[in-house]
Amino acid sequence: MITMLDVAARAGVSKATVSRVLNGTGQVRKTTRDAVFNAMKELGYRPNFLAQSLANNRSNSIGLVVSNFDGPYFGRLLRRAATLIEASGKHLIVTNGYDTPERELEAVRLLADRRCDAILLYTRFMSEDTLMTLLAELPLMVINRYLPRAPERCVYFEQQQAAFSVVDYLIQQGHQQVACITGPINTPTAQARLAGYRQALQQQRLLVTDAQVIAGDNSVAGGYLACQHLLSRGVAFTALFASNDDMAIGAMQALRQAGKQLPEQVSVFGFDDEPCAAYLQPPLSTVYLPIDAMIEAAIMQAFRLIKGEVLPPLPAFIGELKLRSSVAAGPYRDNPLQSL
Amino acid sequence: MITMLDVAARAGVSKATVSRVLNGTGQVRKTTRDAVFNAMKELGYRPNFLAQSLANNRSNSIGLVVSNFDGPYFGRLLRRAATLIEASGKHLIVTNGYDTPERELEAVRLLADRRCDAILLYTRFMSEDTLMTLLAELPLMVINRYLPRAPERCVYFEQQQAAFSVVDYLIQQGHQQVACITGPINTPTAQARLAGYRQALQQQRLLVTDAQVIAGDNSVAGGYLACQHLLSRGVAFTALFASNDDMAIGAMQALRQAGKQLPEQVSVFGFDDEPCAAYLQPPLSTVYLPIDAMIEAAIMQAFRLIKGEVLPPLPAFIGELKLRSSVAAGPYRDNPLQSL
DNA sequence: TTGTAAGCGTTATCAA
DNA sequence: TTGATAACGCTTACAA
Repeated sequence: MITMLDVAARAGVSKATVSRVLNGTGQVRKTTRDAVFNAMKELGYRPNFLAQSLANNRSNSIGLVVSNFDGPYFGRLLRRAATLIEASGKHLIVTNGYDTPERELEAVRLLADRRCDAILLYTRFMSEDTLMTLLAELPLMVINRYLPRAPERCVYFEQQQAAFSVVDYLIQQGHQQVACITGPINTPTAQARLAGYRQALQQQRLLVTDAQVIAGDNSVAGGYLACQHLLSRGVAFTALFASNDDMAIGAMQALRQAGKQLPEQVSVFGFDDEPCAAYLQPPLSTVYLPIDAMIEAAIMQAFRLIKGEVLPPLPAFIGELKLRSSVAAGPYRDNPLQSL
Repeated sequence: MITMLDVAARAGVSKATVSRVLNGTGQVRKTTRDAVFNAMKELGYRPNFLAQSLANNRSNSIGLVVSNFDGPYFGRLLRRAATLIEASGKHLIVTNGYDTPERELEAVRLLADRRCDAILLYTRFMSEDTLMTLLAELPLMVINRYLPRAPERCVYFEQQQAAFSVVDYLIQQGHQQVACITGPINTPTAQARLAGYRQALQQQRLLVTDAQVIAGDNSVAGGYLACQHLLSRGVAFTALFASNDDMAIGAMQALRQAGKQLPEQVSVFGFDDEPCAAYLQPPLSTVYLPIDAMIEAAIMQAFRLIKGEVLPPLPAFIGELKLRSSVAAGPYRDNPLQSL
């Protein structure tokens, strides 16, 4: 391995000078700088990243923890994060938090151990207390969670609000019997979406029975099975709100197989606006989440954190309803309850 | 920061002993070992990962380069890789190769600089020569490419063979006019799938006109547009082979909008077996690729590479046709050309 | 403008 | 069984 010492010898200077040239620090005469660059090139020198990081106690990289590389939109999130971070001259390294609070914590430690300049943590399961502790000791931004005690350190979507809007819209369209397939109920996202569903119905004094709600696992197959269960329970519904598009896709197939006309007999609403949603038959109404904007805000805030700047408050990120033909007018179309 | 020296002082030993305890190397009297462990716990000591890696010249982690976090199956690939690697006691770190050969190379260097024990490289654009050079100097496994000069260092799917099987199957079902929407034609995957399509038609002496083939971009929207173009060209086809499921989904919508009955008037075949494929209307015939098996083989081979073991030849990974009702019998159903 | 030398926090060799 | 001490390859005062 070619070290700085080799370069120094070749260029006839000391290590210190090579270091200065490498980092552009201090004053170096042009001729010696050229000599050093030449020596580097001739020897094919590559700085030892670990030694640099050890000496600096920084690694010029941003760490990102994701939840088991699944979830509806982590692809978009990773792509966007990578581009933004690379453009800033830093490197992105990604690691897995799997699906338990312990392993999420391990993942954060892994990145902290590598002296990431900042860490972006998409967390599902970590407790608020643990998060607050981490925030106090690490340059960390939390994604997908709202921490009332540290609002400037987290970005998240107004999931409940969006789900509320969905169901309220269905009610306006004349639906009063709205079923719901939730995501895994131990995740904050699924809970918030379910809460929005409940809120909308309760606000109109419509009954929410347990039979109308069933838990899915966010997968297409899970949505299919959940919908079959729902149907076999014999609960009547003219509209179905699925907590994500994948489950909506599975549910639509189950409905078709049960002989339901879509959307005439059952309207369906999804969540996440997956790329295929608009191309399904019928095109699926859903909620678009501004992932790019959210992750961008998180990264910008992380950079401020690194620089020690004061942290401005973050905007709220709200979903946008994409209305497509999977929703038809319901039986109360001529006399719908009005939005409050 | 608590260092080894602090622990040593607290336990009344030297840092050499602390290091021995930490790594389980050498002989340490049980009482002193306990004392050291206690000191570590009391001080909340965490070893400095960078210092360890620098001293060891290894980092106990496996690096993975992916292509811009997209492509049909990188989610499954990442999830599986993470699980396997974590189970082996190592850590996975992921980085982005974006979509150019230069940046793929940079990504590899990034991981090599961090002294990853091994690197898994999913590459689309790097030249074979560059790959061979890298293989010679790094503990690297190549994913998604076949290198005749280093077959034991790469895992890949028999994409052409699978595409051939698809189109041959369509012919057996009585189709003779088969159109094709390809992926981005500069990627090896799209090329191989297109080659399989051509091969099947040519083997039956069926005409492959340029008009039957159109390039897509692997997206749903791209498949939709490509199919519209295909239709506007006025080429007749009774079956459509899309190079991936996403494009097939878009194409199906374009076909429906053009008034085609699916599958009666046009049969559609996709590729990748996305989770939703079986739940579309009509359920989409497609090709399942054993991603888990492939990445597992790559990782096992990487571990052998690390240990310096001899590398056994790797099995071929072949796709499996998932026949669903998006394919109907074609006009030559009573007298199809037979499979060769 | 450049060089010397002391860190950074480990590991590992060699004596004791 | 332990402890000094020299690496590992870099950065950065401090001197020159």
